[in-house]
Amino acid sequence: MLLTRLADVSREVAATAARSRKIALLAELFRDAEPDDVPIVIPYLAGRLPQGRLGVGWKALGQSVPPADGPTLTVREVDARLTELGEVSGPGSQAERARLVAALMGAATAGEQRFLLGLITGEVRQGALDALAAEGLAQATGAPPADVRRAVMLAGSLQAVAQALLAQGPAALDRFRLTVGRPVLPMLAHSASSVAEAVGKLGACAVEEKLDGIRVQVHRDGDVVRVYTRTLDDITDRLPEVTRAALGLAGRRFVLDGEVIAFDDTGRPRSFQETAGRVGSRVDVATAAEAVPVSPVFFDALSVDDRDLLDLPFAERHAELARLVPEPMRVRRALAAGPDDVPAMEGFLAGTLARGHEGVVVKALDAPYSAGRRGASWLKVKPVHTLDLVVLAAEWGHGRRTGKLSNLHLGARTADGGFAMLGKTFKGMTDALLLWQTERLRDLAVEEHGWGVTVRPELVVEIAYDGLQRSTRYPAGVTLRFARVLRYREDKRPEEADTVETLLAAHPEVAR
DNA sequence: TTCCGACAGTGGGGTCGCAAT
DNA sequence: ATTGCGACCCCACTATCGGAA
Repeated sequence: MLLTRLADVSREVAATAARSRKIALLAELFRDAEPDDVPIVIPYLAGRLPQGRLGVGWKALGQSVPPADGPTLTVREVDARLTELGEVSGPGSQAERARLVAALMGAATAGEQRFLLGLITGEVRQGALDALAAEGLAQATGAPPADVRRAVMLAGSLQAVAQALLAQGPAALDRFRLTVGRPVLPMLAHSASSVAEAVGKLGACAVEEKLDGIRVQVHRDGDVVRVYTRTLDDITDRLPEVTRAALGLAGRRFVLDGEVIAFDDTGRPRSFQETAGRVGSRVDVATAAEAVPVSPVFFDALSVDDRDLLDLPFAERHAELARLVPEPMRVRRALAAGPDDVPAMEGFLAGTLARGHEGVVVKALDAPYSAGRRGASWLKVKPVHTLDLVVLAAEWGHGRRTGKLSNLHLGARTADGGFAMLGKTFKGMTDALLLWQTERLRDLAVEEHGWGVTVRPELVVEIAYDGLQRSTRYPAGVTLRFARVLRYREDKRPEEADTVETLLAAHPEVAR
């Protein structure tokens, strides 16, 4: 199959808003793909590369190359060239990669170049990714969409399911079962603004400590343990403590879901930055493990002794977990029967925060494990802080925000009467607000840059954030975590904005 | 008819490790 | 030694479509 066909379909998919039409377009193309094209065409039209990481980004794609006159590239040839590209390493590799990219781009037409650029940078912007590709695959093969989705969750990848489905038909889906040693997409949580709201929605539920660490899925098959991240990367070698812990448990075959986190000598959780740095260290693991030991803490069991627990209610899965995993290696929890228990659950949340954790996750006791979905049966509740900050600058947006000032630079007042930048945010704005702030900030602009404008520090904006963290990038030595806009405060003057001093006083554990 | 779940898009900060300067 | 970049951890929020209620 020619690449130009994919580029055309991708453009057509991008041009339609109707999901049903996007799915139909994808299905039509999948049907036309030759068997050898399938493992490439499917991920390409899901907006991804089958190679995953390539080591090539915006910079390597930098200079534009004159496009070819006519389409000659086949999908398989492109894939072969990109595989070669991904395998280049060692000194001089950057120049070599740039040369290979230029050669590939030179063989592509203008339309193909745009498509390739989107694929490599992960910004296809066609309004269809894995989920719609899975729907298209179902339509192309006549398999029930729900069965395809489930197979994708269990396989952890669309490609494997696509290949089996297109080669053997819908019957192949039965082969995708929960298997020890093969990771499944983890269940995710929605947000709720309070414990009362969460308990009100879910009824009988468990309220569990939310640890600020790295999500892990731990598989043990006899003496073999494997540890996977949320995106199913294998990080076993970086976490010897987790392997030891899993081997110390009574069961010999199981799949557990949990979090890995570093505690200090007093048993309080270390900052997310410290845990993430440890888990990210892969060269000298022994030294890193000595400096920052981590502990696994589990909250769910997906499989025990070859019994697939995914469809069981959470209450039953947790009973299995409790049989297998002793108390300190399980997440702390409290049970609520209904709204009458809200005060007790609020007390549990307060205790959790006092112990230094992020918040709680409220989980319906009767819900199955919805692998890969942000099921409504898990609701996280975290305290939200707010600040009144001053807009110092704004950056031009991309994609659907092109032409609008989008990303705000936020400043707090300093002792000398100036402002210290604390970070940026682009979150929380409606389209109307985006339009308004673009006008307003243009009026306040004192300098135009390629990336945006700096403005007179006059506009006060109320910002919500999850916490403060240390920073080497910003002048106050701290930055906001997950900052988002709540509303503009035109009733406030910049002299009334919050100061760095009060911010630090509100987070003594970070300011220390 | 209205409501709401699922998706895609738009980016944020940090850390590690590699290659280039 | 330092800097720039890519990959991958954590993530919030809005707009939209289309099925459920």
